[in-house]
Amino acid sequence: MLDSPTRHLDPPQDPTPAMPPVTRFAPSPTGFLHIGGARTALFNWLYARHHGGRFLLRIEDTDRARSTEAAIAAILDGLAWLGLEWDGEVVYQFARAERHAEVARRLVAEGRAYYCYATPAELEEMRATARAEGRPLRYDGRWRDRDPAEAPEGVPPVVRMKAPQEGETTIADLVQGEVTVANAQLDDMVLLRADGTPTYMLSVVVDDHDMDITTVIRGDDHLTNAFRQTQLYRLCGWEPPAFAHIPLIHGPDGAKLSKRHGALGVEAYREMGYLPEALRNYLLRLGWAHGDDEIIPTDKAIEWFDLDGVGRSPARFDFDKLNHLNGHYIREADDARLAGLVAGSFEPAPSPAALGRLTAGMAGMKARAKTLKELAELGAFYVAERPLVLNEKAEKLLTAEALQALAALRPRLASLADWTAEAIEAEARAFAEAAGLKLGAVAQPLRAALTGSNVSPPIFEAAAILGRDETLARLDDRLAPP
RNA sequence: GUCCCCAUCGUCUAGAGGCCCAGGACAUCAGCCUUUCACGCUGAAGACGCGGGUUCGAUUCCCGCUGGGGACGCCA
Repeated sequence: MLDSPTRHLDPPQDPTPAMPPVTRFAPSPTGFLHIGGARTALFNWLYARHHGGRFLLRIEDTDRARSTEAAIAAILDGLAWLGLEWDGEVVYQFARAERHAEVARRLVAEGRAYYCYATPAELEEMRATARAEGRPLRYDGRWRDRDPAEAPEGVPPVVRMKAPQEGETTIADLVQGEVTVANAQLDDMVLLRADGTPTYMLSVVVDDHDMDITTVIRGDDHLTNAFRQTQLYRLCGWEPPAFAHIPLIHGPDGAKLSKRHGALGVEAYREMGYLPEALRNYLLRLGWAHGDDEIIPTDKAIEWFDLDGVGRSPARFDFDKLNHLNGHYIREADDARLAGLVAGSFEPAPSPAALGRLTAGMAGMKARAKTLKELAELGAFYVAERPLVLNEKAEKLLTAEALQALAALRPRLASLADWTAEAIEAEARAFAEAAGLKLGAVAQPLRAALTGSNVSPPIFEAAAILGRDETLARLDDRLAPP
């Protein structure tokens, strides 16, 4: 199976592991949960659920200056909304800083790490000359073997790991295959900052080890980090986890979607009126496929998901497809649930009666909306108080002839025996035929009068749901304007 | 600059040497359905980046080129 090294490799661990996998999602709380992070979380969650393992959540808040409570809340809310529940307690990385520092100190004691007194200015100069000479931009290891006695006075040192300087480091990535880099490309990364706090590189390794993470599924942008981390695992005497670096999501312009480049938080998608199940389905299909299947509900996703289905090329985010999927899931969603979701967008909140009309009308509205926002606009006439404000197109529909027709139709509706969509339609058809009109010549004006718009759910159904009194009153508003 | 990754319709993808003059989905266009708009259905147009190999045979394997992306922090 390993005869084709560029193809996906078998997992380093047993394909049917006795030990179920442990994955984690490890966002840094420096902003909202953006769409790329959401997909990473989804893949980790699906992988764990598929294999009967555990999915853990760790907040990487070691950057004290940029981490915020609000961001933590946004991440937790976003995951909850998406339905990606994690197992166990949330781990806060900063709380484990002492443990991380202890590992670094142990490494120094063992001679596997060292104190480095190079100043930021020196490092900047190193990078500048390296760039000028066409060499990799890396720390030159000037304190690696230097006698600590030479340490300058009053300069607080950082701790750097002693990375191997020769040979190469290879990771067997579950998505990318086997990837190798020359150790000369890498440098002695900082483990502990001058103030004694651990860096991300140290913290992830220690935490992933301590949390027994078996499979690290994360964005492609971490691929090069994996080499350094692998070296650190070895220095610590630990076995690295399996890695799976999934391709990033790009914006329409093909560049990495980031917080400052077009990426939106999941709450933005919620506000735009997307259903979590639709977003999940969409995100899943970005970079992962199961034959020709497009509509993949979550239970199927759990059943089918595995890392061998993940592609290696980045995907662009496409709202058109998301909209289509969202429309599909709206059509499938429960009417009362939809009415409840849509109710929130009305100000003031709809009355119980209005909510009832929304729910009753949902069947006719569902197929006409791609988002909950559109659904709300479509259903606004069920909630609106008389007299309705007509839009321009509706206004135009109500010509003198049209009003004449409505005036003639009114008494027939008033005396209708059954107030059902079928009965109303039959009456309208009979009336149109008798008056020598096309059905549209009656239905469109009626639509304008009852909904205030030229576009709506089936108008006879709408009239039925509105009720006879409301229907006649809305008609009268047009027939006899005050 | 150095290293790494990627490369099938506009977009998301199927495809693991012959089943492919390349399949599905979104978007587009045309038609049907129809009280509007949708939904749905039918159909159309639309892609293997280029050049070398390997092979009886390459979208599929190898190399180069080109193009795109990512990483090179005492951020995560």
